[in-house]
Amino acid sequence: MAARAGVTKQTVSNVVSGKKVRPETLEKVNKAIAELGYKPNLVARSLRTGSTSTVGLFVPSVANPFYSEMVEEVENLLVGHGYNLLLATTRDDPDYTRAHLENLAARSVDALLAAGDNGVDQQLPMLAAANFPVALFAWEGDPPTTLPVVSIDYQHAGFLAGCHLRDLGHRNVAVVADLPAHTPRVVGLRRAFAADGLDDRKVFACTSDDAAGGFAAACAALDADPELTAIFATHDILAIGAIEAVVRSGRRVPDDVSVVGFDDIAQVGRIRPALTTVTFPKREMAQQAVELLLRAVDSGQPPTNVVSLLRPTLTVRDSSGPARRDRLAPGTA
Amino acid sequence: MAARAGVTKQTVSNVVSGKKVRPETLEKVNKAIAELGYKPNLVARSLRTGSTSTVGLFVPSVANPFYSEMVEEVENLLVGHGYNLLLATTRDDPDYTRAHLENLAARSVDALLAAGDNGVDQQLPMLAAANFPVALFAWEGDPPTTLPVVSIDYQHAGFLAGCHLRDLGHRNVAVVADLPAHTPRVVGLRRAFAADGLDDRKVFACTSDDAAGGFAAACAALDADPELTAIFATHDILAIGAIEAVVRSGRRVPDDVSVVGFDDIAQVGRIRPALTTVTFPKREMAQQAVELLLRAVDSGQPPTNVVSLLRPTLTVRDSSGPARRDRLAPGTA
DNA sequence: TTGAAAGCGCTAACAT
DNA sequence: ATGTTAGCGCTTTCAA
Repeated sequence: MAARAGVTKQTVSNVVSGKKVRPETLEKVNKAIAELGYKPNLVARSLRTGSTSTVGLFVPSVANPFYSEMVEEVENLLVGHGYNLLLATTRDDPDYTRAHLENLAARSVDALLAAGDNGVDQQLPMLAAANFPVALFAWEGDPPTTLPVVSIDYQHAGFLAGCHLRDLGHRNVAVVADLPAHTPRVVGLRRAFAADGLDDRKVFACTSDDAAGGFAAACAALDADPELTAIFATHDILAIGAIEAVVRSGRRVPDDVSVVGFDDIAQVGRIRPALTTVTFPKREMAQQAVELLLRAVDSGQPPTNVVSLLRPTLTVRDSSGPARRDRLAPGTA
Repeated sequence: MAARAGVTKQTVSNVVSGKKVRPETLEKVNKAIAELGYKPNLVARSLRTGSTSTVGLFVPSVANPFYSEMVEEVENLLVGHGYNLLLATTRDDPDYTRAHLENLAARSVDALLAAGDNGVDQQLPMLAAANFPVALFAWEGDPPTTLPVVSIDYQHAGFLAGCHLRDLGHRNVAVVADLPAHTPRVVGLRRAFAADGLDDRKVFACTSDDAAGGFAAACAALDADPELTAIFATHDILAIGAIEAVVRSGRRVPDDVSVVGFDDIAQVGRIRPALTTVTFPKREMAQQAVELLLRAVDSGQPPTNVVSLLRPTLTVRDSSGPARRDRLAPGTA
């Protein structure tokens, strides 16, 4: 290749990376490049420079729409910045997480974005010790001080949902939750009901983190207290299962029982009843995280150590309504 | 590192890659590895061997549940075989596709799985010329002869949906379709109605490939012919929009209008009404494709040039029912 | 501005 | 079974 243009490979390298080259040399080299269809070998470049223009992304699972929407955003941003996406699913498992992490390190990725607490939480020391920038993403538990976090104010989100239900007159609310993962959402909800109190026995943990799990937990909730007027599900998929449980029990949503979800994944606004849910600024979150990371990559400095908690908003649709008057708490009517 | 164990780096290499080594040497080296926390540099290995243990996957978008479920399957399989996943979204755009392809080639990925016709179809020659195995995945158009294809018999799938509706007595069916992409599904449906014919004017193209698009197209269909008794949507998301359109128009599903979808994405079995749809063997498809590719990688041979069309099945739920008797075609009652 | 030399960390091939 | 040599294709450094 170099010989073809009558120059050294160094000059070719200069041309490819846009360094100062005499116009006539430039032309000569570009001609040879075109003729030979020369493509620089990025692996060799990576070996030499130690950087790969590749960013790793950990998610618990891509099948979960919340995460797949995140993957979409992150991929688009990375491509826009000239980076590649190496995707790995942690399956909420510390061992998978660890294996992926070692792999990424050995491959010299430029940065890593890790979403979801489970599995990742056990590898925090190793993540913090990585020799490339790492940020936590959609982190729900107590944020570690060692790593930057870009996430959502989950507790506030739960609070929003709670206020909504309380304002509608609901006093007998059950929670269908993926626990312990979603504890902050439940705490927030509980805060909204502080004065009236929310019975611990009204919190139903799901045995599986899907619609079937939400269905089962909601059935249990309805069995335990046929008088309840609202169900808060800690994410939309569980809410879909909960709605099914309510309807199957012969009750109506929202006339008899209101259901509120969490995430605002695509399509839940179009099913019947359209789901009332807490909406996250997903795009902004992805943007902040990616920029935090790439700024660190570009500067060669460790990433700014922040905890950035984006504020969610409530999206009221058709699945929530006023509590049944015959079940209002005394003095509220 | 090598010095620490008192051997050459070659011996270390042999230990790491599990070659024949004398037990005592093995122990010595392993001790040094543990002490120094030595990790082989995979980039250097890749430069030397020309292979990266990385497989590229192209999908139009990860936000679409059909593709994200595929990504999940493929990732799991690849990890199981010791490979990494480099994910790229084509956005149905030939330019993105091309850019990603050149990038992957420069990075020496070991193989590429390309899903979705749009954008990819324009880069077929370049894909076929790649110096690593490439397979087409979830390919709906006419399969090219130059590349192996692992896909679904989309036309048969449409046929299944059509037979179902015809058997239920439906004669006045509208189609809500993402065209031209989903033409084979429509052709299959039409074949089921061959005798009775399916009017071209009953096919409504969606202007956007989401629930809003399905909603709009279904509204148009209902306006054009208030007497229709069934709508076939070429995928589930469109079907969700179509159901909304039917319900908003004051009709009931399935009593007045049946709706049948396509894909069986997660959750459509749990919404109300639970969607009747055509189910794909996604896992099998992912398995076949990944194995086809990895077999080629392992053997160093080009992949077997097959067209493997998996057979879908019909999943009947609540969104389809008998045609209204007052709208049955004459002689069918 | 361009050339020459060195080396990133690994493995293939051959010699011992 | 282990050591030696060479080189993958690039970029960094220094010399011309």
